[in-house]
Amino acid sequence: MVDNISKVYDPTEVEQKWYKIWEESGLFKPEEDSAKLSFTIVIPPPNVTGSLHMGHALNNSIQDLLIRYKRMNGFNALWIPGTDHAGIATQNVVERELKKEGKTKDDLGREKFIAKVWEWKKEYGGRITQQLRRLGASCDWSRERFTMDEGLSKAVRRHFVQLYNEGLIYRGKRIINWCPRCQTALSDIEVEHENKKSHLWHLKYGPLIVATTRPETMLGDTAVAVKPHDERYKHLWEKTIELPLVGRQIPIIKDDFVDIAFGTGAVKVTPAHDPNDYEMGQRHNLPMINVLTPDGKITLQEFSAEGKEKLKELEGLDRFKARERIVQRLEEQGLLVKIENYETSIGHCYRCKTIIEPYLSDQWFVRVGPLAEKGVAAVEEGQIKFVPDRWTKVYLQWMTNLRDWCISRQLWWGHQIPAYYCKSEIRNPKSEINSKSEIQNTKLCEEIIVSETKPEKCPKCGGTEIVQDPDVFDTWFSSALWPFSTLGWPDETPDLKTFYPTDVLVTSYDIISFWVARMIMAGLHFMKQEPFHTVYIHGLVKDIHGKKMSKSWGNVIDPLEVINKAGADALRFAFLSLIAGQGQDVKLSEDRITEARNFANKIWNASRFVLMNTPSSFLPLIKGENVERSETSGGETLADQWILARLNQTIADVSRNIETYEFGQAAHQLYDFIWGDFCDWYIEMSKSDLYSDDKKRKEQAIKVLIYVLEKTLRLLHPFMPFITEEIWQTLLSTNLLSTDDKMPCLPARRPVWAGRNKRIETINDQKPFLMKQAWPTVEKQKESESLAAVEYLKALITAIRNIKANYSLQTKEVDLVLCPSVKEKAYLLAGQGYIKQLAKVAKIEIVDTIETPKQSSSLIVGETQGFVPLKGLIDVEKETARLKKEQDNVVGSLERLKQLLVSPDFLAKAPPEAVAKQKVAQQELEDKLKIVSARMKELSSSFYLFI
RNA sequence: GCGCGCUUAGCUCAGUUGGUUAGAGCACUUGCUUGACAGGCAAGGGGUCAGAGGUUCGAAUCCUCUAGCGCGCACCA
Repeated sequence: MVDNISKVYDPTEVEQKWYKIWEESGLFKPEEDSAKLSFTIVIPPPNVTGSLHMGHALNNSIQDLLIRYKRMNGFNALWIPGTDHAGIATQNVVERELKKEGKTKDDLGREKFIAKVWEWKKEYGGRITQQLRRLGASCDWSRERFTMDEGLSKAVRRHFVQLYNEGLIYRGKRIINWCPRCQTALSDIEVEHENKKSHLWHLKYGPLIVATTRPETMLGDTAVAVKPHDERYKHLWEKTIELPLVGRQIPIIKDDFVDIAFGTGAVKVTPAHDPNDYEMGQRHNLPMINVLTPDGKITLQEFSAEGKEKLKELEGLDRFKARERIVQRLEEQGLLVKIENYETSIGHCYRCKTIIEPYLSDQWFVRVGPLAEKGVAAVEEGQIKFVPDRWTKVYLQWMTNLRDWCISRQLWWGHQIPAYYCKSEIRNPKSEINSKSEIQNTKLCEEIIVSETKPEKCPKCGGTEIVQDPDVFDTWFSSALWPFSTLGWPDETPDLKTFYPTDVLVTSYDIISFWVARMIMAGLHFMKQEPFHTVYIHGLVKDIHGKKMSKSWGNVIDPLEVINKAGADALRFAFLSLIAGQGQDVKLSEDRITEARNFANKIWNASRFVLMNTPSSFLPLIKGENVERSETSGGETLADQWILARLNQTIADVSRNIETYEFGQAAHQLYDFIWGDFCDWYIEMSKSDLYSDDKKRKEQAIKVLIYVLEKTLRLLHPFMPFITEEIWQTLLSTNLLSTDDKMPCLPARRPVWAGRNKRIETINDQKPFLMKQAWPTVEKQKESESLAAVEYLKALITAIRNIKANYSLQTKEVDLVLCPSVKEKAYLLAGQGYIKQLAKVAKIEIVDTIETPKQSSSLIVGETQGFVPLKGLIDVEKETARLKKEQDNVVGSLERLKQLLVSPDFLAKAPPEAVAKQKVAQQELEDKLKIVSARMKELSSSFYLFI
């Protein structure tokens, strides 16, 4: 008998204890050379700079659920963890650190700065992986990867070089998204557009008026465009006008881009500072004049001396200051016609929220078209499925509208681009032809060499003055390789053979385009095989009102705090039971976590009940793997049969729902089974056996309790790994479990672990763990009438309790007279003990004909009429009200049914089963109505008032 | 502008292919120191399923429209 278990479950020590044992016992590692099917997940690598937030907690709870489920189902399961170097984010963090010391990265220089980042990474980068351990994530840490590892760097270089050789990468001068704060280019999707109130300034440009949202860029205007057939401007076609303030002559061009109806129908064209203008510039061969520095200030370096002089007060002004000043100057000159309120979409840097500047610069691009085609096909043909399905459309929409991907970043932290420029001097070939020329006889070779390793000499000129491109890759350019670079690619490793393609990718919808799409493209291109067959998309974690969690709102819940207070199991279960919806955002609240914590406590106490009621002499009854129903059969009570049948259903339901990614459903089914069936009913029912003197019945009850508990722990393990392992090990160590031949049993009472800081001395696969046990299978379904019988008994018990509550008799014993149907009589004979016990009934009289006892309260359950004699207590008004309510209900339903059943349409068109069903229902209701009416009649007579 | 999602009890959400009287948790009311659990037990109250129209014998469920909320995508200066 175990009686020293705490009444309240305390997760803190338990969780850390088991995680340590699992990890040290190597349980997270897949088997080597396994004949089993593999099941692989790669973690969406969190940023090294990050610490665990609720989004990670949700994401990893789901992955761990899947991986533990598959592991228990006999798969060779591998979950690869790792972190992402997160170029901009990490560089920002370290720069901020430097700033505290009053330094900038330029003070250090590239090499020292990078060393500093590595240092920082070593010190803080492991934080999030420690936190994932607290969550219970069963990933194989021996295979942990970092996107800047040598192996992964090699993969990135291969990625780039191969694409370049295939003509899918090019370098060019384009308008890109430039963040003046981060001072780097960004890809299109790294720009967040936001509608903002602004103005449309109408400016007088000589004889016409242009409308613009960006007056400050006018310094770089090189044309004004009008619609080709816009007659309003016919007189200006082919003319030039003078650019205000600057004095430059610029042409009027005709371009289809212009919308006649918008503004004045005349657009100022600034090819160096606007993507549309850039394209117009290309079409019309316009000069491009850059008027901004990389940090967003006005520069006049491309202006003539005269221009510089004229505009010198603007030089070095911030772009927004410059806007004010330029508008002011135009106004002074009477060139500001009007200012119109206007809402416009403005791009912001996704990292630092600074307003993006369209900027002209040399960058590397991936020609994504051919890659995207494959990615579209793989999804359209069903090799890759999105769950829920609606994300398919989002993915396809994005994939079919792709522009080339700018992959170079002007950062120091990241994979430096393996492109090299030859800076050797060579003879200028032109000078040989025009030997008279005075121009220099030599120039720089400028050959571009793309190579995984630094070339020793230039293949073109043989020179050795070779410098590497200073830029680094977009972080996502390396993340795209994650499903195979983590397995060793480009080397052909055994892991790559065994575990690629991976199976499921679990992530949130906000990075479908950043990451998922690119992994698909890279996987298909390099591995010739899709990187995963299923993409499970979950929502974002929001607060209870659906608001984003953010520090400034003050509504952030810290997962670590929750884990410390309520346990990782509670947090996990809260999430997993919340995601019933189809990829909707998850609204997390303290209440929800408390609920899950209470659930853990409930399980704890149910287990405690089992342990406390098991005599210490009790020998192993359950063999871990091969438990047959026969183990418990022979002498099963009705309740036993019922809970075993319900367990069977639960095994089927939970398994099915996990397989179909309905995790919330699965969680709810477990919750309802454990709390609603096992605790509320079965445990209570078993008490009459447990407390009886009949040794056999006692033993039988314990067997079933342990059996059901043990199976339930397995089912619950992927959801709540810690508490289930703890209880399971307790069962094992108290000798209540034995395992089958493959799982040698530990000697009784031997402590499973040796102490908090002591390494456990036996680390081997032989030691049984719940996390390595087999997932329960559905036993061949016996047609069990116990389900109907117990449902009936439960309803009866509830009805009796209801009467008792009505008369405040809950604590008192009452008598009961029942008149059941034949079938129900059998149920009653089998279950009357439960009624006595659970409804506190002293005496039950089962009669064949109705004879209403005087002064009694009545009930109707199924076809059974029942009476609780309440001599001297009956309150006629109360009784009448009770019956009236019942009558109203019955009459209401009956009316509806009657109407339905006289409808010729229904009778003719509805399937016969449906009609039959309704007819039965009608009969039942009519019977019930008769009974209720009879009772009411009795009540209204003075029958009850006399003895 | 295009696309997607949501709208069910006071709150947060379930409700699988249409089929009796629409469910759960929290909150609420009432009663319980019942030998696992007060982080508990028992009994209750509470909803014209956003609105309108349609399909159907039958609609919370399928279709159309409307409204409100949220989110993506989009180079109209």
